[in-house]
Amino acid sequence: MNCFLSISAGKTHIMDPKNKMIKKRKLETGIKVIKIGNKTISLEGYLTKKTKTESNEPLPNPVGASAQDSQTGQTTLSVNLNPKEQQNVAENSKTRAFPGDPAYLKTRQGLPLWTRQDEIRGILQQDDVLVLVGETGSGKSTQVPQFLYQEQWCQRKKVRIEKDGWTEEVNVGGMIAITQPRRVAATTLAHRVSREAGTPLNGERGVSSNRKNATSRGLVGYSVRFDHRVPPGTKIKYMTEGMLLQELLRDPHLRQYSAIIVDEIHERSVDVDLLSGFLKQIVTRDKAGRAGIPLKVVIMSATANVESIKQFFSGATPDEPFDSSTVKEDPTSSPVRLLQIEGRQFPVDVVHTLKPVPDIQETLLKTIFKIHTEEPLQDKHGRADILAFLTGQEEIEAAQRLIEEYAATLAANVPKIKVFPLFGQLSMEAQHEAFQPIKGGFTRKIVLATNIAETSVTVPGVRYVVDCGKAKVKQFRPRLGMESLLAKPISKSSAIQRAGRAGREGPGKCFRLYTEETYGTLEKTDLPEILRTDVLGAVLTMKARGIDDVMSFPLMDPPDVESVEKALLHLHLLGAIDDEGGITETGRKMVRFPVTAPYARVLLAAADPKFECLAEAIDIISIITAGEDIFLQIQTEETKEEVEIYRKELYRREGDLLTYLNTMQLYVSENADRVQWCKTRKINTRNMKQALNIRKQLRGLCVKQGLMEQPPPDPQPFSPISPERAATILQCFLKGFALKTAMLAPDSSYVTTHGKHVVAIHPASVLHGQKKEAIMFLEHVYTQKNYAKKVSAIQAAWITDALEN
DNA sequence: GAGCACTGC
Repeated sequence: MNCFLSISAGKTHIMDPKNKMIKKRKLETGIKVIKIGNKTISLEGYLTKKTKTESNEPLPNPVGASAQDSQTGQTTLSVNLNPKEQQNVAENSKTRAFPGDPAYLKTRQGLPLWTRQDEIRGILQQDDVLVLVGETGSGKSTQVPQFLYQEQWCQRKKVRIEKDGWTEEVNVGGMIAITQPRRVAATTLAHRVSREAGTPLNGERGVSSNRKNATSRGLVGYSVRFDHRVPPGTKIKYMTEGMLLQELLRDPHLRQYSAIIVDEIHERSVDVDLLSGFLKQIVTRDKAGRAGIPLKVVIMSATANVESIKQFFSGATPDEPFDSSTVKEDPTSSPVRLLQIEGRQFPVDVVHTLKPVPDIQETLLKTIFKIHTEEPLQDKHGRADILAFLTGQEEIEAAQRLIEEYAATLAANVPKIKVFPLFGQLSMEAQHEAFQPIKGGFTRKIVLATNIAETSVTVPGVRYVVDCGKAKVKQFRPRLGMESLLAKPISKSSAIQRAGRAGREGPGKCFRLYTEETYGTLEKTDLPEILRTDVLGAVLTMKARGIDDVMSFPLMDPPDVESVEKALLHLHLLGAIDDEGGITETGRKMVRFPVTAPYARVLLAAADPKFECLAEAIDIISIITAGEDIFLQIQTEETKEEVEIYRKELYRREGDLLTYLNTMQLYVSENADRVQWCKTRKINTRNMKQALNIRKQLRGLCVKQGLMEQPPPDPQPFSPISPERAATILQCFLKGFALKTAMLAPDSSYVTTHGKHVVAIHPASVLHGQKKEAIMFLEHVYTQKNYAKKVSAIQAAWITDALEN
């Protein structure tokens, strides 16, 4: 089939020979129908609010009465036990008391939270939801679960639940989950608490926790991707937010748990927002599935700005979707209690500039040297190093050069300076250097960091913070189907957080490179991620967990209707939802993969006999989802030439995807020294290892779902992919990315088939500077320009093929 | 010729 690009009157359309336009017709107001190619999709089923009341209103939950389960549609019978029975089950599963390690007791008793434990217990004995504000250092993440696990309501109870005419005996409760936004936080907190409690944390590594070689009982466990340690008898389980969201897929009522503690909610990840919605549903109306046994929810935030969160959990339900101004109190729900705990921060003096700063770099330099020459190198609290928050790598490297140049001119009696850059793309070793105490005694450490130092890592020894007032933020533009990455002013909350980094070890100072007036104009909080990213994944997550009417799912900050519509259309195009908006079998298979929807679609297509390239698709997707680009940038021209000799062997003329595949296949065929292999090619070892983990996980999932045979173990001899096979693989990827394509225009620019934007191939792509008939790109980001990333050369005809099924 | 930060049975 031939395609051609017609450009007329400033408009470009791809046409197929039958002259059918491959273009989404604009949604006409009033008519809830959308056309893609020759397909007409009714939006009626999922864009309009359901008239059925059960999905919107709280369920009455009388004892022993059957009720329609709003999430699963199953009819359940809640069985409430009489007091005697209740006592029996409690006796059966009585928790063994862990005395706690006395070595840690004194430290624990010194925490601001220690004296409030009875209050916390008292509140949760009465009510189900507690919002706890505790600043950094209050000890909330480690102490709250230890205060609660021996509570009566935290015992596991054996109950009978009637489902589809069957009486099922199930256990409800017994564990407390504490969610964390990051894996490291979950694992380190679990280790810390297990030490405090004096119980081992040596449950099994791996997915299953009930294999034969079960180890000794323990109180504390954790569960993050690729790493699960849940000893038998675990009562306190630290886990990532995504992990609990996964568990919700299997168990919509979270029956394993007596309580969920949501930590660091102020970071407002998409996962925590979704989780909050599900928790609200369970708390306010979904107790039938738990046989009436309540789920306690503790929401923990480091910032005081929790009024909206409190209101959200108080059972207030929006009258109309997306209109939070018309909330009304739900009289059936229990009240939400609020508790504020003071932190253990030292005071931080905040200094603003008197006038707006025209040149950030110059003012940064001046400020740093003013601190360096006027403030002591150390005091009784310890070192007094400087942490500066900048927007990105480029800015950091420029500042480093300036500071080092100027430092060389300093007099001999002034302390020396050592600058450490700190950003995500740095190698592990380079990041680690920024955390080490300085070696020379007469030297001050200056760390130049991105936002990474605001939440993800803590730099020790910092007493001075310099804050440029900006951060790079990724924002998705649903109308353009692309995202942008630009430096934007930070929020007040973020500015306070940055300043706080100066007061961890002693009284500190924060120098803001903006005026107090500018500070006043900053937004109170950052825009939550769900309002900044493509909600495709969020919508699929909801659909897979039984939410038919995604518009009225409770969210603290609902995305606008247009974003949700776009996501629904996109899901429909991927085959994840049907014309009525219901999740399809394909959609259900897709959510089982720990990758975004388009990649999941590619995996399913790859398993199709038509393509049969699942092993290859997994290799590519593993590398892409492992993190940033595996190819590290090369600093000097000299090393670049050297490295390029080795990299040449990896590059494929078909583009980045085949280059990734080639790299993975050569990497796993390498038998001698994989670390050295990466080093000579300047490949990010950490990401390659992560890619191998993901590859193993995806292969395992695919084998389990019968999509592929058990692949042979590594290392396998390398044999390059044939051009024909390469074409098949790329056509398979088009099943997930048909809309992310562009055609070469007569003026040598690339014009997207969807949206008609001019895109440039990103310099990091192996196809940069090349002209191909058509390209597919997996990412589309506006920074300096409209960039297409992860680019492959394709034939235009493949695009229509992919759209036609 | 360019790269905020996280995450997933």
